[in-house]
Amino acid sequence: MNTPDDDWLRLDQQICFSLHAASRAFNGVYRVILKDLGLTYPQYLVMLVLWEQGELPVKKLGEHLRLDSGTLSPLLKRLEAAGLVRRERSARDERSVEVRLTEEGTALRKRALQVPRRIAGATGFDATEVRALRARLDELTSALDAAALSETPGDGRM
Amino acid sequence: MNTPDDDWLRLDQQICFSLHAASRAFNGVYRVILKDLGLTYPQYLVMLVLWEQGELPVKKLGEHLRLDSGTLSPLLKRLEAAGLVRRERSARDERSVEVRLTEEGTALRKRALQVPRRIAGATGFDATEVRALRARLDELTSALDAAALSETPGDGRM
DNA sequence: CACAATTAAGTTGTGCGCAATTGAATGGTG
DNA sequence: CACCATTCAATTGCGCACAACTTAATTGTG
Repeated sequence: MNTPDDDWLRLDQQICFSLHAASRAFNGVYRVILKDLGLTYPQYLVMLVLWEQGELPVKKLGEHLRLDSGTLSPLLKRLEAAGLVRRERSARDERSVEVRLTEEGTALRKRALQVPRRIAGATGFDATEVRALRARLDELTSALDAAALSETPGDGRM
Repeated sequence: MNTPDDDWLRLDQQICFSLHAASRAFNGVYRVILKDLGLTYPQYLVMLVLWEQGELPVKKLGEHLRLDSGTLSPLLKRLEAAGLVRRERSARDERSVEVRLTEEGTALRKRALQVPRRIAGATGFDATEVRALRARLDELTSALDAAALSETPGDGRM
């Protein structure tokens, strides 16, 4: 006998809590820091993509962020209401909606430049450690995504 | 010049995404696996605490999970509706509500014993790696929590 | 004992995340 | 060309997270 079920349950409990807590702690720090910019954490993620990529359709945005329209549509509406973003249906393909920054949205980037340093400061990790953690997390995500498919109950991907 | 603002922003973008994605990927796998038990991920966390601790007041539960009554009250109501839990006001202190497992809630633990192994399988990590990751995450959470206090805008904890 | 401060749950409102559905536009096929 | 499948965005419904507020019980202090 090694690692009986009960121990696994206890370990799972620990990793569950740790992950959940870390995720929320991170979210909390971002929330505090982003309040200055009037952004939520997911809105910040969207803005990061837009600052990087410029204009792009909701679909592409969703692929970058792994979010679907159910999450993005209302979020983008709020960013539009805040005057940071405009949405307009593509002329070439009327199904698609192009998202692009307004002047104001573009300008916000300057103020956002201070965010990463404050976050890094909050973690107490340096750039190398951040990179290492990121690698570890990406590894985890790939494994989990791959597993999610095979775990899907009645669905071996038909 | 070392690591200018723009690079930090790009790095932050990466760690942001990684963390957010990992958290959601984990959540997704748990969702699939827990569907068999009729539990959501946060509900599973609550049940883990109850299986471990037995009966305890909402307050204590919140401390274990770092959740407040705004989250727990409706969640516990749903667990009660599902017949897994009972809530009754403490006789000694009428402000407090004791949460305890029903027969059914206790019995569910047996079926939950398979969950951790399936999760572990999905991550592809072994017990040692899980422990290491957990340690890393806890480290991060402490740092973030500590930082959150000093980062709180107008509030140096008065 | 009376009364203010504190504490515990619950409630309300906002935003995210995801599943499922809807509606409109596009693309492929006979 | 007509029809069906696919694709994209939006919407609906549910649950979680958190802030702010409410209500009720308890504690502490004069």
